[in-house]
Amino acid sequence: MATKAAVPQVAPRSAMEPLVQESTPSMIAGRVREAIASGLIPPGSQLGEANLARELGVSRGPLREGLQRLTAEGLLISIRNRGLFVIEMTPERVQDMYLARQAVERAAAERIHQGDPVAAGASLATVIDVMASARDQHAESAADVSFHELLVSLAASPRLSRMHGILITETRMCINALSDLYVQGDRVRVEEHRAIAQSFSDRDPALTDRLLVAHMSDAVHRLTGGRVEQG
Amino acid sequence: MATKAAVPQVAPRSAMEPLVQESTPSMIAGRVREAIASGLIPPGSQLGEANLARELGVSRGPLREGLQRLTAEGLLISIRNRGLFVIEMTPERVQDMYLARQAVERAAAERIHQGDPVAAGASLATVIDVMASARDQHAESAADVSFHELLVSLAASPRLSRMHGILITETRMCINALSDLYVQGDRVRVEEHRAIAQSFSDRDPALTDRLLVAHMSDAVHRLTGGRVEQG
DNA sequence: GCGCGTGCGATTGTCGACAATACTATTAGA
DNA sequence: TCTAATAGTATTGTCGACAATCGCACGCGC
Repeated sequence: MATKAAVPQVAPRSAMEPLVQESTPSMIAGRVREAIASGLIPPGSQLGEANLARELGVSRGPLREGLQRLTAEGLLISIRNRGLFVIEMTPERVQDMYLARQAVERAAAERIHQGDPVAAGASLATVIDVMASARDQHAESAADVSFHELLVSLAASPRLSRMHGILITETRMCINALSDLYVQGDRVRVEEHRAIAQSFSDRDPALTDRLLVAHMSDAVHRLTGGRVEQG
Repeated sequence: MATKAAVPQVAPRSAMEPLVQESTPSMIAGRVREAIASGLIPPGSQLGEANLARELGVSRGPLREGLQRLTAEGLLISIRNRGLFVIEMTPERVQDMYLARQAVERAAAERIHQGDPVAAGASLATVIDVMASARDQHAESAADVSFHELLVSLAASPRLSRMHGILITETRMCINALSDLYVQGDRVRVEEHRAIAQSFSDRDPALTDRLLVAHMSDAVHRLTGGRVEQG
């Protein structure tokens, strides 16, 4: 009978797709990473294993595995028989972090220019619109982060994306911890990003590079209050 | 008796200093990482937890924690309920790896030029002498790796060094796996490195940058056999 | 002969308990 | 009163065992 053929044998694609359950340590790492990035767990604080395990509803085994991952990312430091601590953001660390971000994002930008910079510029412009319409500083910072994440992802390089993700986590933590210093009174930040996006649309690699360097330099000076001179 | 006073109460400084024992998962990660980099554990192979734990004389708990660290580095991939596998080096991966290495090393080189490039050039020249006097290909590759590790460490950037260390591990693994393709008949490789070191001594940042890009491009073409065109 | 369901073996995932270490508060002595 | 040794407590480090899941081979039915 033809009636049976009318009954779908499988559920719609959208309902079946996301059944790829990631490992528990990975989920734990994601949760704790987010808690650190958002400032819920402040820098310098110790992570008690028993507390966290109870809070997340898992045993200490998987928890420790997830935390080891964050240690490998440099987000936590391990002191033997003492425990794990969230790193603190000194001016030197901020400077180094932005040096690394600059390395990654400049490489990503160069690669984008080798591909389809016009399409990339259009994508980035969308994020900038979100940034421009942000009502509070929190939303603006979120859009800022999104811009740079999209920038690197457009380079389609797994390694650059992975390295950048780690750095972005540190950046977010830093912004939350030093939010007083990150105040950007007017809309200068939006215009800086718009210029970067435009340089992609204009197919001007050298300009993109210069703008990125200046943008990073600005951020460092803003966050460190100019207390660190280059070594 | 005065003889007792002659006995030193404390050991010499050099013997007491390095008592900072690193955590067990960290040591495990180092061992396994080295085994993978040296080719002792070939790409694509599965890491049986029970075997490894017995081999290293530890329990599965710390072992799994150490392996999570390597997973975070991207050296292992985890498939739930299946186990951990060493990544395989496809041409795309090699290309991406060198893209990331290029990003890190170019940034390190730029930073060196902002500091003391002449001293850096001298340090690098020392490594090149070792490379030039290498008898077999293995020693030459080791010196090659040392050159690039020193290059990045001279930038004195913790994050660049950490990211580069991960990439160098992959590079070593790749060279061991594809050693047939990495044959460098004559002494071209030595001269390439010598030119890079010289560009530091000559305080020529632009030349360093160009040489590094060319050097990386050469390596990619050598390892992939020119099978991958840029995307 | 071919496809499918089922049982088996092996490996991973998780948990609780024990041991070791470091920090803290208390108390005795100078 | 201050120093120093000590007992106590809390936390981390490690281990062994149990449960869950997956791949594979055997056997049955069509």
